[in-house]
Amino acid sequence: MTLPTEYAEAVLDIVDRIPEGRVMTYGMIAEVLREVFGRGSARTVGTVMSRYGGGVPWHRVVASNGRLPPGHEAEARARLMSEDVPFRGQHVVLDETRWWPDAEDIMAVER
DNA sequence: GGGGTGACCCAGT
DNA sequence: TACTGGGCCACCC
Repeated sequence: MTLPTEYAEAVLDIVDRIPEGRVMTYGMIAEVLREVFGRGSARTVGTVMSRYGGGVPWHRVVASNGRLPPGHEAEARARLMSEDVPFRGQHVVLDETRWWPDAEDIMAVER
């Protein structure tokens, strides 16, 4: 599948590397992108996910407070719970599931 | 090339 | 806990 921009492709590349049972926030992804591209913001990552997130494990990307993507709460929650991601009410317990790509992953994204 | 649109974030109230 | 306002910036007309 061909993506419209290199930037969007990098976003999806990172999301695709999130392991089962772990999550990243939009803000964390934006930080990685700033390392790789020197640009990016949480807001933009959300926009990209909204448009092109269909082909990656989008449910492993949540807001900084653990909230799930608007309009997809039910499905995201079901998928995450099947991966044993802990919940506190309707939001993910980030302290126990936060994932950060290692150097190899980041270099692979840069490629 | 200018302006509107968000699956965000954070600090303040 | 819930709601604002300001900042943010790639994408799409």
